[in-house]
Amino acid sequence: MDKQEKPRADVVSKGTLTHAKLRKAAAAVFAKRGFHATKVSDIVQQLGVSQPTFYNYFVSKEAAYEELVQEFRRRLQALTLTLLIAPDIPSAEVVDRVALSFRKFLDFLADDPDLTEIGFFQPPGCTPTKVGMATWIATNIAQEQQSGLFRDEVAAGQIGKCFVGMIDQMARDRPDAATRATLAQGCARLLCNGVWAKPT
Amino acid sequence: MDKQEKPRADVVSKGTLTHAKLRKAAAAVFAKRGFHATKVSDIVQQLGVSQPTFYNYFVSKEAAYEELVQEFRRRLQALTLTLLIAPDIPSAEVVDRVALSFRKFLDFLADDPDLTEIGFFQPPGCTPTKVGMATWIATNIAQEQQSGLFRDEVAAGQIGKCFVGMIDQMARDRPDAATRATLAQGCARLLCNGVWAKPT
Amino acid sequence: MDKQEKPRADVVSKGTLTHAKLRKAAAAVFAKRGFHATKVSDIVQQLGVSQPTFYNYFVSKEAAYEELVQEFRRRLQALTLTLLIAPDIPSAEVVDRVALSFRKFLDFLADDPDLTEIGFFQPPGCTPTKVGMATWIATNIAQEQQSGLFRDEVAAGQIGKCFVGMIDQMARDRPDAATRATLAQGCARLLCNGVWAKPT
Amino acid sequence: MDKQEKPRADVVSKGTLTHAKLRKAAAAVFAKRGFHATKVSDIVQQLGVSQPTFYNYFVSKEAAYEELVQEFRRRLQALTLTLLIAPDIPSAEVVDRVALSFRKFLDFLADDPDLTEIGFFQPPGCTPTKVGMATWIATNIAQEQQSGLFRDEVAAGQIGKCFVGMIDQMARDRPDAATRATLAQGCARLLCNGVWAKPT
DNA sequence: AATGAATGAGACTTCATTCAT
DNA sequence: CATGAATGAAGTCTCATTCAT
Repeated sequence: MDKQEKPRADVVSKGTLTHAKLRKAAAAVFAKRGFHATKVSDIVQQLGVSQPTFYNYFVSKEAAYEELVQEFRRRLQALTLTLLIAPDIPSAEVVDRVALSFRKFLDFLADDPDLTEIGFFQPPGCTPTKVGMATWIATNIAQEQQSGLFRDEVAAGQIGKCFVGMIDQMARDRPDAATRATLAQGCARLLCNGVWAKPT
Repeated sequence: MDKQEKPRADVVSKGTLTHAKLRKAAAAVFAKRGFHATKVSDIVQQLGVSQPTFYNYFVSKEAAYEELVQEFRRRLQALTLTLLIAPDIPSAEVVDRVALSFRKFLDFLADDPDLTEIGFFQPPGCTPTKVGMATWIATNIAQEQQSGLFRDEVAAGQIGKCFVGMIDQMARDRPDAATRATLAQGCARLLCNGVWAKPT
Repeated sequence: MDKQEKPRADVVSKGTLTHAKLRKAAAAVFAKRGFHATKVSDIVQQLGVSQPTFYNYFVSKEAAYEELVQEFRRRLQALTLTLLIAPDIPSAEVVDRVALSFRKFLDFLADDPDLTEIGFFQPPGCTPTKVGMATWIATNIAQEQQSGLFRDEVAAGQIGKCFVGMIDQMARDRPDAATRATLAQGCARLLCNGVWAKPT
Repeated sequence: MDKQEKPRADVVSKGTLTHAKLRKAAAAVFAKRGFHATKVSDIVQQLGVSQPTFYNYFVSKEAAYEELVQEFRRRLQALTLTLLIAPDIPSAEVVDRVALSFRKFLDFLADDPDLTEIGFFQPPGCTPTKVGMATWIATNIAQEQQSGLFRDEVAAGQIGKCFVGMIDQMARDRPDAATRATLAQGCARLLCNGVWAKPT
C-alpha cells in the first residue's frame, strides 16, 4: 500500500500543536497568578518543554499575555453583537429576553474561565475590555430605546456600564449553570422593573 | 529638671511624620503602577529618603500595601453603615434618597483617588473589598425589603452585588462632582424603577 | 547504464553552491558585526536557508570564521610574495616602485572588503595576520637592504612593521581607487625619503 | 581621647574605593577577553563582591566599558597636546626630538596595559581612538610643516595616520623600556629620513 | 531616626547547536 | 540536501531586603 508518508494537510503540524498547548498552559498560569507573578518557567514546566521553546512561539511573556487578552475580547465582542433585541418582541417576553442576554454573558464568561480571568478580571487588560463591552452594549441599548422598548430617562451609555457592572459582580464567584440562570433572571428583573416597591 | 525627653502626644514626632509621608508616597506609586510593578526604590525616591528607612516603618512592601488596603476598607465600611434608609421615608423621596446613597459612594471613591485605586480597583485587594461592600449593602437592603420599601423579588444579596457593580463602573473613569451627581440620579432611577418601557 | 550518479567536476553541485553562498553571507555578517555579535541565524536568514544547513557546511560558527580568516591570509601572502623589488631597478624608479607596492596592497584590501574586515581589521584574527604580513614584508626588505636598495640603519623587521602600520591606517576608511593611488604615492615618499626638511 | 569617630574628608569613602577597584578589575578582564567575551560575573569574582554591586556603580556592562575607553582617550589626547615640536629647534636635534615623541607614546601605551588594550587595540573603540589620535598628531605636523621643519610634500593628515600606524605596530607586542627606546629611534629615522639608499 | 553599601535569589531572554524527518 | 522543532547552558540585569554605622 502506498499510503502517504508526508504529513497530511488536515493534520496540524507539531509546531501548531505546541503553540496551542503553550497558549493553554500560559492561560492557566496567568489566570492563577496574574501577569507579574507568572514565571515563564512555570508555563513551560506544565508542558515539559524548555524555556526557549516558549520563545519560539511568543516574542515575549508580555506578547503571550496580550495574545490571550485579544483573543478574549474578540470572542466577547462577537457575542455582544448577537444580543440585540428585536423591536417586535411581545411585551410579555421582554424580561425573559433580557434575562437571556444576561445568561449568555454569564455562560460565556464561565466557558473558558482562564481566558475570562485574564481578559475580564485581571488588570491591566480588564479595564479596556469592560469599556469596550459597555460601549457595545450601549449601542444595542440605544437602538432598543429608539424602538421604544426601553425608556430613555437614563442614558444608554450609563445603562451599558451598569449592565457590565452587574455582569462583573455576578460572574466573579464563578456560579454554576443553574445559579447563572437564576442570577440572570434577577438581573433582568432589576434592570427592567427596578426594585422599588412603589405604592400604587 | 523637667526637660522633655519623650515626645508629647500633641506634637507629631519626626517618626510619625515620616511614616505618614511614606504612606502617602507609597499610595501614590502603588496606585499608579500596581503592587508588582512598584519598586520600593520608587517610593523612597519621592521622599528623598533611603530604602532602609522604608523598612523602619513597614515590615515589607507587601505589608505597606496591605496597610493601605485595610485603611480603605475601614473607611468604606464606616460610610456604608451610615446609608441605611429609614423605613418611614415619604414615597416621593425614595428615588432621591437612593440617589444620595449612590452619590455618597461616588464622592467617597473620588475623595482619595490613590487609596481608591489600591483598595477598590486593583487586585488582589479589590475582590474582597467588593465582596465586603456588597455584603454590607445587602444587609441594608434586606432591612429595607423587610420594611416594605423594596420588593423582595430579587434577593438582597444579588441587589447588593448589582449596586456594587454599578458603583464600580461609574467610578472607574473618575467623574467630577457634577457628573457624579448625574450618574447617581441615573443609577437610582435604574435601580428603583428599571428601564423597561412597560406598556400600561 | 552510464547514468551519472556522481556530480561531474565541471558542474557545481548544489552543495558546493550553497557552501559558497553561505561563505559569502557569513563574511558579510561577520564583517558588519564582528564574530561575537554575529548570530548564525543572521547568516542563514540572508540566504533563506535553515540553521541546520549552516552546520552541514561548517562544523561551528567559529570554524566558519576561521575559514574566512585563513582564506584572507592565503591571498595576502600570495600577494606579498610578488612584491619583491628587483635589485637592478633604475634609481629614478624606486619611489614609484615602492608606491606600486603600497597600491597593490591597498587595492587588495579594497577588493573584498568583507574578507578584509575579518582577516585584517577584526580581532582576534587581525594580530596574527599583521604579524605574518610584517614578517613577509620584512623578508623582502631585508633582501632589498642587502642589494643596497635600502639603508639598513633601521632593522628590516621594524620597517616591515611600519609598512604594515601605514597600510593599516590608509586602508581603514576604504578609500576609492584614485585616493588609493595618491595615498600610495605619499606613503612611498614618506618611506623612501622621510618628511624632514633637512637643511642642505 | 576624643578622636573623630566619623570618616574624615580625606579618606575615600568605601563606595568610591569599591568603584575604583571595580574599574580596575573590569579593565583587567575586558583587556584579556574583550567586551563580548567578558562576563560581569568574571569581573566581580576578582573582587569577591556580588553582581548587583557592579550595577551599583555602572549602569551596564557597556557603560563600564565605555567609561574605560573614554578615560583612555582623555589621557591620550592630553599627552598628544604636549608633543608639538618648537619651531626653533636646532637642526641636529630634530630626529632625536621626533624619537622622543615616539617614545612618549610608546611609554604611555605601556603604562596602563589594560586600558591601552581596551582603548587602543580592541574594537570597536580602537578605530575612533586612532582616528582622533591621527587628527591630533596631524594638527601638530601641519604646524611643523608651516614652521618649515617638515616638508609638505606629503599631506599632514596622511603623515598623522602613518605615525599612528607605526605606533600601533610598535606597541603591539608590549616592548620593554629599552626596546621602546630603540624602536622610537628607528621610527624617528624612518619618518625623518626615509629608508631609501639614494645614490648621491 | 536614618543611611551607604551590599547581596541572595531569581527573572527574562538569547543563541549555538542537534535530532528526527 | 534540507529543515521544523527543540533545547542546554548561560548571561545580563533587577529588586526586596539587610547590616553596620
